[in-house]
Amino acid sequence: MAKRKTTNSPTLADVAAHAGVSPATVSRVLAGNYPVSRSANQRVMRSIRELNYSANTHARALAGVQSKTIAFILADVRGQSFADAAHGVEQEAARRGWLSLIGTSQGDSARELALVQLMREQRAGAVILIGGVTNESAEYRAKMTDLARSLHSAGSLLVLCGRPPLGDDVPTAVIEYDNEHGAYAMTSHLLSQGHRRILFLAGPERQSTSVQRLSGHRRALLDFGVPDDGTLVEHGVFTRASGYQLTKNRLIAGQDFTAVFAATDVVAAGVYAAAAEFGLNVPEDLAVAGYDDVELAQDLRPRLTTVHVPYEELGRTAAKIALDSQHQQPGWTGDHRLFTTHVVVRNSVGRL
Amino acid sequence: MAKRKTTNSPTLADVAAHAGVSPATVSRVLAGNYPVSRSANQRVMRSIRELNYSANTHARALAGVQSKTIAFILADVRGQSFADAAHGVEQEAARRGWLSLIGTSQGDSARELALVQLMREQRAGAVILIGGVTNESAEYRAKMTDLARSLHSAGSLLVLCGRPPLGDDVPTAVIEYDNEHGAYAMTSHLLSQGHRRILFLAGPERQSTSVQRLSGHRRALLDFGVPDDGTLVEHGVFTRASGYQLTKNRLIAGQDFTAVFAATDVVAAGVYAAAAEFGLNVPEDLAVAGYDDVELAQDLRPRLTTVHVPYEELGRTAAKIALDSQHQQPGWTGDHRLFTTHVVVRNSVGRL
DNA sequence: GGCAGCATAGTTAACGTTTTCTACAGGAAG
DNA sequence: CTTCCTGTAGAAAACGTTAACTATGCTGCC
Repeated sequence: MAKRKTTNSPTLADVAAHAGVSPATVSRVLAGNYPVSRSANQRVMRSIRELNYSANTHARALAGVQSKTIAFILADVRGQSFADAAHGVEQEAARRGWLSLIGTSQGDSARELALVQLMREQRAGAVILIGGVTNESAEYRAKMTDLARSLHSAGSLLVLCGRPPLGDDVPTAVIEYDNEHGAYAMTSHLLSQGHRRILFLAGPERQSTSVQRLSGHRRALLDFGVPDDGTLVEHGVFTRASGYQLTKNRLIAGQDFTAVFAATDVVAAGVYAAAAEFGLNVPEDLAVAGYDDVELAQDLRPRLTTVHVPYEELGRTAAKIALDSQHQQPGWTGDHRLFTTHVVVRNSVGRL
Repeated sequence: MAKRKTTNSPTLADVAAHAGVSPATVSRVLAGNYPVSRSANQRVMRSIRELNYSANTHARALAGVQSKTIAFILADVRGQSFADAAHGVEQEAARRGWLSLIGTSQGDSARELALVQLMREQRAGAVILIGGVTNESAEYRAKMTDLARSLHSAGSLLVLCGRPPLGDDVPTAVIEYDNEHGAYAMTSHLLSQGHRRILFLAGPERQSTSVQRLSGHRRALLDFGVPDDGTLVEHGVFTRASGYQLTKNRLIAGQDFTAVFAATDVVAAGVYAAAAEFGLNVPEDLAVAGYDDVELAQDLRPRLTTVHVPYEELGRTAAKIALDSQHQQPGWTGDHRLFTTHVVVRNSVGRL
């Protein structure tokens, strides 16, 4: 009885039979890690072509080989910044003949864990996590730590990108971009232009990126001796709609501020929309600053003053580190990079 | 001898030993498709929790079960439109407790085939391909047809989204959005506003989406009796930079046109940039129209007149069709949906 | 000429599940 | 008191690879 035989694709055994050799020989031809005679090699190759054979990943993985696949996990593909980073990963992976897969967590940590888990099981060569983490719990950290260890012991690597490290003894690579300093620099810029009442549109309250940017903003206020009672901070999400709504609310309330520092360029786009609705001109009536420097920043009118983050390079570097096998070596202790950010002055902030 | 034991995660056998039952019983508890005594069930569940066990996907797949994973393959994550579609897929998948994975082909058909192949081997529950196809060769079609059949016979499904069907006898679902009519409508709009010399910025010459949009444009010209010698068509890629450069070249050449119809909103953003550089005001000096209606269209100034395509819904629908199991039934002949598009009039096109 | 060593090839045991098939109780029915 | 279910459990055979062992001719050397 043929059992169920859901797929009818030829197996390695089929190829072996067709070529008149043993399965082992076929495997060897494929792997190329063992001497095979010229004639056998040719016959096998011909059979493979004729049968249109392709190896079963699962069987391979089960037998212990790593797949040449790298995974990239982010919250939402719709964000330009992380999409750029994803592209960087993809580039570097392709350059080395690897495939890359993207998974999205929608900001849900359970989903994120499930994805990392899935990738570990798929025997991905590396897993890159990008973006801040929300509401990090002890349980989450523990599970992620386990996964990092498990990944590492399987010859793979977990790379954390733009998020807090898990701990010194956890085998991960960490790549950060400077949220705190970037925000500090931008707020300093706004202050230097004479602005004193700056509305800060943060992201979710307990999201690490948001927390860091807010903290940089506050430190600048403190250093410049500008009072900061927290009433000019608003928490939302990293979308255009959120920026629009938050600004509108404040405007309706008749709140007094001369500048808005949006935690993200897309949020800034929302600010522009709200300002336009109230007949306010940027930058004369209202200064607006963003963060990320995505393509959109150049399409907004006036062009948006923002903080540049090299997302694509970030992604490329993450992939490079992940794919370089130095971390396989016994004495490897972890890798840590910090990408710097800088203010890009355009036309959305005027001198007061 | 313990062989290599690369990963130290607990196996089903470990759980069985811990719970004092046979592996089969553990499997049954997990699958829930066979009667298991109350006590055994409880012990197994407890062991699973205590050992933090999770099943190995590969072994599962090898034993013939499908994974609850859906794959979405596109050319480039950086494009807003397809990112929106990806989000739609993700939403629908998540709603049903499935995970979704995104792969990018970078417009390379070999890479695309490799991804579909990979997903087939991973036993994905469905594979959705979105976006036009470039330079479609007979060999490509043959291979994709094979993959579609193979996917289908494994109880999975290939969904083609916004690309030409493979043929009536190939078991795929096809979802299209109307490129030809959308472009026809937009060009009609431009013509009705008095424009006669319209520069059309197409995508790659042999890319299906580009071809369809161009064809709609041309049909409108024909219907309105406007001469069309092909000199007002320019081929590029779907990026801002391409739109910028192409427009700039024409402007430098002193070409005579009153409107630009960009095959994509981001391309239109590039047109805006070039126009600004030459001191041309949109829409007074130059009318600009786009296609896709992504968020950017509302952030450009003046706001961009464009053709709306319901990308997110497209993605959601694709996932729905893919995950609905009706196509498993014997008499299933294929599914075909067509999403309509419509012109969204904003402020970038003036009456001549 | 016997024998170590080498170049190939084949055998077979993993890898971690699922799923038959078989087995064995205990209770109902005759 | 048999006999036959019925509810549960275990043994074992897949699934398609890889890699560690064996096995077998040869070649070349003492």
